[in-house]
Amino acid sequence: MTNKISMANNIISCLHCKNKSSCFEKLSDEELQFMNNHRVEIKFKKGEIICKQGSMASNIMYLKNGLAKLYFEKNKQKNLILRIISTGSMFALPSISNNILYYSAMSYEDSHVCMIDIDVFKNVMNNNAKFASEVVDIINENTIQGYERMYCLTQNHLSGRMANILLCLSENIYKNDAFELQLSRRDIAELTNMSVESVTRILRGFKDENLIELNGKHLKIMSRENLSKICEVG
Amino acid sequence: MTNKISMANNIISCLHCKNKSSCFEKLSDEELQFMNNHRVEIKFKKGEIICKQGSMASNIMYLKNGLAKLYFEKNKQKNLILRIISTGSMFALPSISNNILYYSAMSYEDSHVCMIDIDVFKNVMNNNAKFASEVVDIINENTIQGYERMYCLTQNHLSGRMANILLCLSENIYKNDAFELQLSRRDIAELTNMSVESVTRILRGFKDENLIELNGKHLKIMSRENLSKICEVG
DNA sequence: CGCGAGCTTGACGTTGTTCAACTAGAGTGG
DNA sequence: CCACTCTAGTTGAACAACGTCAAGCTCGCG
Repeated sequence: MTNKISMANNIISCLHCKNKSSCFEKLSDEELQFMNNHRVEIKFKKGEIICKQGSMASNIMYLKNGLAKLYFEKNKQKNLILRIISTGSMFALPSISNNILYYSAMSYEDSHVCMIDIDVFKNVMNNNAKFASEVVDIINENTIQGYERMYCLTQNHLSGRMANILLCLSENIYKNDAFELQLSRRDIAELTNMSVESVTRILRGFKDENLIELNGKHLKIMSRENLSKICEVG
Repeated sequence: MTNKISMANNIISCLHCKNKSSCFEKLSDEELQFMNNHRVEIKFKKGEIICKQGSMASNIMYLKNGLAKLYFEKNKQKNLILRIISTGSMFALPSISNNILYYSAMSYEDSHVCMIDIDVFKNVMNNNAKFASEVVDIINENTIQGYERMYCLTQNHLSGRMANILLCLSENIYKNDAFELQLSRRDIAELTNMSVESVTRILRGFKDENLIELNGKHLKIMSRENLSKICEVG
């Protein structure tokens, strides 16, 4: 079975994994082992599709490391990025309540994903209230993040949205003022819901005003305060 | 205590209430009684604020009947409506994981709201896995609704957003092709994230094309198909 | 050396907001 | 019962914000 092939990579059991999601702290050793027995770990290369909207929801996912986008596809129009996830994020959680996967995921860089059998996950959740409560917390956090994103995309102008994304990348993803921006202009356009040309123009504007330094892929936030201000004003 | 004053209205205990949220079906009689003992039921008149963003989160809310909006306030800019809720909706669920209320709520029409002590709610959730799992389901449904809304607001043009809202009102809220539109032009503008003037123009356009009938507050969907098409195309 | 993808730039068109003027009904007070 | 005001709604014209299009640039790679 695929299970066997993939299990070859699973040197570390969930029991001893240091990187597991906080909710798993609430599980007994038996429950953890049970999860571990119904879990595979898969490596995705940059740009590969991790899961596809509309397919049967058979796993709960965990990004053990890497960077990826969760996005919503509809018609032939452009996609909407719902969330970017980095190391340590659970995703596909709506699948718990829905047989069909609600969004697609694609890796921005090489990533390792743990996939846990959804029935096993549900089973544990239905028998361990503390675990289920932790799951509620995780979903709630995602909900709030989603609302923030909705606010930003609908109420802010181009520069506000760009400032928001740059700060978000710096604070939540790369955790540094300076970072190598892996994302293409197209990726940023998708994230900020603007055209590629506008991305260029806005970034150039930020550069001209010394809000950022930008050389090739290397980006450095020069004035966090001013960017925040732009973000607030719109 | 306020409790006593409000309890005067609570003729029906949760135990015998026919309108309670589905998640409460998973509770034992004792748990239901426990909830009931820490619950108040409050009537809000049209336009009254039910809860205010930023205040301490002391209750989980349930809209026993009525219509209300959940909205996000920020700066002095216009608000963003996160969700409209009608009879039978739980809200303020992110409060489970957050001490501060994340959004405000205001009634569109006279409404009855059950407020359950948040510590009691959490307590039950931490001890009844089936209940907690139901809560997960409810939150997940809200998440998906939120993503749909985000997609609509960010990817669709004015007419697409208006068509979407009209269909949503007809299908999910009033459950009828024809209905008395309680919402003002300003309310609709907020819902569709457009200016009041644009609301007028788009509605007039729909009327001219015989997609809807509109006399004062009375609105009737004439061509569900064409509205859906507008909604799809954008 | 030449090709192509990703990026940049400027000109132009579209979409939607803003502003100001106007209309229609719904109280309100004399 | 009649002005008076106030708010909600409508309409048109000017304007701003962005996207689209077309052209040119750059850099890595065969």
